Amino acid sequence: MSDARDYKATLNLPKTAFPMKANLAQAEPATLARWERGGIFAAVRAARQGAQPFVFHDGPPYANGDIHVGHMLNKVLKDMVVRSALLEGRDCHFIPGWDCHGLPIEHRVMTDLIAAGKAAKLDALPEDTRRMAIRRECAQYTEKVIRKQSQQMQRLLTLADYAAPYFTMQPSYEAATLEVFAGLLEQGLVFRQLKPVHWSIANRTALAEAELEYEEREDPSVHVDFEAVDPAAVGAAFGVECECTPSFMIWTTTPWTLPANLAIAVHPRYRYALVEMDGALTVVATELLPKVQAAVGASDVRRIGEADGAALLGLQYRHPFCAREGRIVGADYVTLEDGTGLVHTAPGHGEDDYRTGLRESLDIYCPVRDDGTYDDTVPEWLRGKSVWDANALVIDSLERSGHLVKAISFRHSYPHDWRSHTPVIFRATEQWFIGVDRPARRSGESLRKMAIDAVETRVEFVPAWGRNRMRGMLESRPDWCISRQRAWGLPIPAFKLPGGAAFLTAASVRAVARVVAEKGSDAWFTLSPADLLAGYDAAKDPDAPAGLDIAALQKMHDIFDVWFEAGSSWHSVLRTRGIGFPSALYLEGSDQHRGWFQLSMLPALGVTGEPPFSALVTHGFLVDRDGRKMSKSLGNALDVETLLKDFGAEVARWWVSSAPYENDIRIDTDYFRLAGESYRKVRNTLRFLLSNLFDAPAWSIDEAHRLAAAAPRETLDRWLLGELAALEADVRAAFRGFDFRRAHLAIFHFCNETLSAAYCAAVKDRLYCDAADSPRRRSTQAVMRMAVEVLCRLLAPILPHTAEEAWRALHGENAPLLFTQVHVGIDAPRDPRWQSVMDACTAVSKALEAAKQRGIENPLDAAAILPDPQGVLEPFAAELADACGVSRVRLDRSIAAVEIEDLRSEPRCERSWRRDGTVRARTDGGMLSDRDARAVGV
RNA sequence: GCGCCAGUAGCUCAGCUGGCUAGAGCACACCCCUGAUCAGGGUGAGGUCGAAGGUUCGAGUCCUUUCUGGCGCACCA
Repeated sequence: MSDARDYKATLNLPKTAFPMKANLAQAEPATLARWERGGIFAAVRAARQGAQPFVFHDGPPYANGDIHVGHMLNKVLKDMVVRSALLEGRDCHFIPGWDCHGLPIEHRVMTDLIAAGKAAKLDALPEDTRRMAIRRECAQYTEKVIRKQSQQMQRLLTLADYAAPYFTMQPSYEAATLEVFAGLLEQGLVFRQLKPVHWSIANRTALAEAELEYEEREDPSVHVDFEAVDPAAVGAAFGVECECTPSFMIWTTTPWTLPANLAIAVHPRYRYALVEMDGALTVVATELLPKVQAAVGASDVRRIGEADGAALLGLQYRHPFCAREGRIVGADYVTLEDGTGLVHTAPGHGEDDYRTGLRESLDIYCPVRDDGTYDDTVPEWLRGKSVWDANALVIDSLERSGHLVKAISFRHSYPHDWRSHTPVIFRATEQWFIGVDRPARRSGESLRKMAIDAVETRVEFVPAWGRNRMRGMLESRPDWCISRQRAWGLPIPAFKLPGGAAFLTAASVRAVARVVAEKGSDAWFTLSPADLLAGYDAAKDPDAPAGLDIAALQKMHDIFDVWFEAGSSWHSVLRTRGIGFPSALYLEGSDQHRGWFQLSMLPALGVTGEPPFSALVTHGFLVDRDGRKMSKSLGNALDVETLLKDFGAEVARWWVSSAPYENDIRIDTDYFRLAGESYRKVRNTLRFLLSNLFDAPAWSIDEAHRLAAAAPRETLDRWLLGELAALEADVRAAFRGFDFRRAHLAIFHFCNETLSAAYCAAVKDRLYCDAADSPRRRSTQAVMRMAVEVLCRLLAPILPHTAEEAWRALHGENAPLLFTQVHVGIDAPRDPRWQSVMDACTAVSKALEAAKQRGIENPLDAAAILPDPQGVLEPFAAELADACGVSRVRLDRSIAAVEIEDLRSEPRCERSWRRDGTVRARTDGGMLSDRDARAVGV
């Protein structure tokens, strides 16, 4: 009967099974298992049967190694797209894919084979058998990696058709890729041409960049004078008279490529000087003159004239030892770092030279055979000689003919074959290309033009600068070399005719595609040309060569660039599986502007005339906290598995959603700790809502909505409903615009400020102290119920596990899957008058802070007197004390600032701890306010 | 070297077409609550807006240069 009377038992205190601690590392796998048991993807799709499809296509990651944080970022962003589309009621059949072929896997497998001592045995096998053996190893390895990566991606709680993914090595996929190729052939966009590649003389094969090792090597470095054909023309270019024949001086470290010299490149914007150097008239870049003078040891140098590189274009020179003339061409890759500013150009022996050669219509001339010796087109004294022996011979010849200015020995790093450790050369070989400037038969437009048009008018870019970037890349991109000389890939189904020419037509490719669809691309290695072309009828093929004899054909051995396979996925997956075309968007790292985006667009435009996507969303790269790129060697790479173990996928996803993905993103375990904190805040807010619904009636969502909306406009409940509606609209719009960060911030702000700091704090008193079934308390519960319903859905794309956990806490273990639901769609206007109430609350907080000086430390020991000159607050009078957290509030039209009244001398309700002025002794002996007395029935 | 992007409080970021003392959140400090409690609330202190020029009545916001970092491309003849 004393003041120690315990009213706690009479309060409606919150109860919930939704735990405060998420324990994500353990709870997530359980959720995954439950999803798997319930066949979540099939269930969700069934719920969306007949709904408007949302076509979204996964770019295939390369099937090598474990997933890294970059995969995590990409896959989680995609998952937020998939899940938010589902919540909008769209049917999204998202198929995860993997890029399976290619050198890194072959390289990896070969390394293992060599380590296992099997390489020599392999080399002894016949060609097709050897390739098949390698391919079998590669396929096994790739399958293993895919299984592992698939698990890792699912562990990120991503939702996709993991039961039926696509692999670029699936027979159906391979066949569809060949169909795309056939389509391009039909459009006249495929051709075969010489192109320089890294060539291993020891292994007589082309090598890719990854197969090169750079080693130190000593090479001769020579300065050579090339005599001008027309001294007068040179003189004119420099505005002087030439008394003797001027030369153009070049510098090279590969004298053996000089027999293939067809041009000299200058930079049109650089200045070039005509100089008299130790008696000889020669041209070098003005800026390099001192360097050249030092390099060749010239003692007497006199400048005769000067001109722009542009003025030299078209001038001709005599090759020093081959019977032909070359000309000066322009090239912007010419630098003033070393050399003479005039670059020896051999289109058959260098990438740049090659491109210049194409532009200038030069021969892609390569007099070097696959064994590294010269053919018969070179001067007699070089024929049959190895290029390495040729260096000395060439220098000797130049010396004797007086063209050599200076020869020295030069140490530099030079590419070597990673297997034989012998130096490689650049050598032009025949390759297959997709031409970007050839007219497509359909429209007469080139791929380049179609692509630039598409980028400019038909594709949305997020962020917008991607458009410029991609346009720039398209404007300058060369023809696409699609052939590779490897084993692990999709064969280019070309045959060699007896005369040596290639046989490859749309119809022949389709015939092979039918075989591949059934037997996979291994068929190319195991079947004869006749079997491969069993379904081919030359009589019906307008492109068939005359007198084709299938029995005389030989298979060729190039495989496709893996980008061609990945770049065909819009057909191999979207069209072949009936998902829809084009995709609403592709979402990848910004490096894919040159990669998958561009290399998907070119085949799609070629075959269909349409770009394969309507929008491109790109994200930046993850860098460490100092902005440096992640790399194993720097030791700053974060490990996905460790992150998941320490923080859980949900915290990782919460962090991803907060990242400004359009730029590079700094990542660090500290940021995950931070994300964990804010995740906890959201979780606890949800928990508070759920825990106060423990005794709420089992309203349907519509009933709860009606009840909440029925409260007077001046109640906190209506305020919250308006905020909730605004949040829902804002977050949904953010998801639609792929602005996950905005969604994240809006949700967090709502949980942290609107709910936790404002609403929950304000309504605690009525929830706990009002009679359990009082209309005021039920109204609040109805609003809270709506808040949980809405928040579960808004959070679901970001935090699928937590959202569903809350959803199940609300609806029970047998609740339908959250992802079969759609957004609630609350329609409640925001009442601008609330702003004044919120401002008043802030003012009260500040005034209370000051009142602590007077000893008023607990807000419930205070009354607030609020200035209300316009009477704006008047209608809200009944809610102000709760909103401000004080015992009571009085309005005064005549004061200018908030005043705090000390209530410590007034009696305090033993149940609600408030001093609201109605507190007095009751029949049970306790000191209670009117409301509390009624609630306990005394 | 070329193209694109970014550089705002200790950290992560807002600041639209230039205009009131540059805003959040987290972290930090101090305080309240102890009936959301391995929770909750309040108040506060933090910034030469990468640097240097320039345009303008006025620039974080426009222009130029420069530094740092990222992506892509090229180069190593």
